[in-house]
Amino acid sequence: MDKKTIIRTLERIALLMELQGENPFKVSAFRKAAQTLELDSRSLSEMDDPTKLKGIGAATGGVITDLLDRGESTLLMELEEQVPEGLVEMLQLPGMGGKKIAKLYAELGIETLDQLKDACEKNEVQKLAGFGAKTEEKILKELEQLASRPDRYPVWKLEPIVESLELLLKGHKSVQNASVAGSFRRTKETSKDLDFVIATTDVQAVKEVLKSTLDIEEMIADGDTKMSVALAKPERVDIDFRFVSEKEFASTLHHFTGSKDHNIRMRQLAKERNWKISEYGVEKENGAVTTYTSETEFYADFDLPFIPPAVRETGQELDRLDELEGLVQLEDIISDLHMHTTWSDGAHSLEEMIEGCIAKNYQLMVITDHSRYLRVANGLTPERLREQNQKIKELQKQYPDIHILSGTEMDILPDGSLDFDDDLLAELDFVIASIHSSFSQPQEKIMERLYAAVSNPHVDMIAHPTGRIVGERNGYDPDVEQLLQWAKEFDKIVELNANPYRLDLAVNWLERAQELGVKVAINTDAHHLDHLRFMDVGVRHAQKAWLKKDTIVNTWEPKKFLETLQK
DNA sequence: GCCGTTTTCGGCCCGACTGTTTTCAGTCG
Repeated sequence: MDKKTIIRTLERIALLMELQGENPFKVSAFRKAAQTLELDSRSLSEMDDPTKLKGIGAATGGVITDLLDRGESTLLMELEEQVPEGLVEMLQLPGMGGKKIAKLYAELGIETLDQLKDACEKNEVQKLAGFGAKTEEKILKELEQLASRPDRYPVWKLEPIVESLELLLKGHKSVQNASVAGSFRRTKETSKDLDFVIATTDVQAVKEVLKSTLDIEEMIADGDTKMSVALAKPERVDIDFRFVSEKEFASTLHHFTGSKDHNIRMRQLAKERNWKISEYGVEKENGAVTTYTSETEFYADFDLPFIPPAVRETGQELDRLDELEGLVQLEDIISDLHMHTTWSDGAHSLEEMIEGCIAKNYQLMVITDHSRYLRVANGLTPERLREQNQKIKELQKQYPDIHILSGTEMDILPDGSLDFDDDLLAELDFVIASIHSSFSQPQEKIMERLYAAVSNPHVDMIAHPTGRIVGERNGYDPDVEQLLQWAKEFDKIVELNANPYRLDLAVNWLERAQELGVKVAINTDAHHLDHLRFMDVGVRHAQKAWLKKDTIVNTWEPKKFLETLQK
C-alpha cells in the first residue's frame, strides 16, 4: 500500500459523498484528511502511525487502516455501489453541485448526462423544488458546451488577454488600480478562468467600458461588486471582475489571488488573534476594519514578510518563511544566456539585441543562434559562426558596459552526435545543447543523445530540457531525474526556459534540481526584442519552485560566472 | 467528520450572486 492510493481513496470517498448530497463539512473532512497526508513530506513507511495525524479521526483513520490491512476500503466500495458513475461527470456542469445532482438522482433517477438532457427537454427538472425553468435552460446550454470547452487554458493563451485588459483598465479615468489575480497571478501553468480586481469610484462606468470593449459571449453574473463574463474571442474563457474602493484594493487582491489553501491558513492566523479576514480588510477585536495600501502592509500586520504570489499554494508556504529570504527576484537577474538574432531565426540584429539587454540593465548576455542542422531556422555553418564570433568581438568594443559572449544553441542530432566538432566549440564562450528533432524516439535513445551533450566538456548548458509546450505536448519524454544526476556529475547548467510556451523545466523538476545542487539558468530564448520581457514569467516560475538566488547562475556577477565557465 | 486549556457541542474561511423563493439554499472561488 502506498500513500498515493490512500490519498486517492480519501478523495474519491469525498467526491462520492458530495454526490450523495452529504453535509459539506463531512465531505471536506475527508478531503482535509487526504490533504494532511499529501502535505506530509514523509513516505508511509517513515510515518509512525498515519491515523494519529491531526485532521485524521475515527472514520478517515478507519479508511487508512482498512487499506493498510486489507488493501481495500469497505466504505469506498459501499459508496461506489450506491453512486452511479455518471453523476461524477455532472459535476463538470457549472452551477451543478452535490446537492442538486443528488436530488436529480433521488427524485428523477437521473444517472447520466443523456438522461439529464432528456429530463430537461421534457421539462421534468423544473418541477422539482429548488429548480426552475432558468436552471433547466442553463443545464441544457452547459450540456451543449461541455464537449467543446477546454477546462484549463495554458498561460501563453491567457497572457495576451491579461496584458490588454490591464492596459485598458489602468488607462481608465475612474480606475485607481487594477490587477489580474487568481491562479494566473500565482503563475500557474494553466488557469481555469481569469480574475481581475479593480479599484474604482465608478463601477457602472468601468462595467460599461468592459462590456463595450470585450467580445462577450455570455453575461454570467452582473452585480454591484462583481461581474462575470464568458469571452467569445480570442478564447472562450470566463473572466471575473471584482470592483472595490481604493482602500480595499490590497486585501481584495490578496483574497482573490488565493490560493484557497493559502487564504485558509491566513484566516486561521487571524482567528488566533480574534481577527477576521475578508476581502474588504481585516476586522480587529473592536470591530474596526483595517485596510492596507499594499499586500506587503497586509502581511506585515500579521508579522509576516511579503509572500510572493507564486508560492501561495498549499498553505505550507507559511511554514517555510525562512526560505523566502533568498528567493530569486526579478531584480537579481543580471544576464540572459539564450537569445537569437537575424543571423539565424531571430527578428533583430546583434546590435538591437545588445541594446535591448543594456536597456534591461544586464551586465552579461550570450548570443546563441541555432546551429547548421536546424535549416528551417537558418542555422549557422561553422564558417558563419566563426564570422559571427568575430563580429561580436568587435561589437564588444563598442558596448563596454555589458559582457557580450559568443555562443551557440547547438543541436543534438537524432543519431546522438553533436552538430559542431570540439575544435569549434572550444572557440566559443558558451555552448548550449538542445534537442529540436526526432521527439518520438524511445527514451533510451533520447537519453543517449542527452548524455552525449552533457558529458561533452565544451557544453555548458542543456536548454529546454524536455521540449514540452505547456498544455500542448509533452516533449521528448526524457528521464529527467537521470538528466539532473548527470548535470550534477558533469557540473552543467540546466535551463529554465522562460518563454510561456515552454516553462521548461517544470516546477517539480526545478525543485529537484535545486535539491541536487544543480545550477539553473533562467533564459528568455528571445527571438524578438519583445521576448526579453519573458524573464519576468521565468522568475515567477522559478519562485514557484522556491529557487534561491544562488541556484540561478544569471544572478551571478560576471566575474564569478565567467570563472565558472573556465573550469 | 474533526476538533478542543475559554469548548465534548457547535463551529468549521467568508462573502457574492443566481434562482428560487418570499427569506434563503446552492454554488462558486
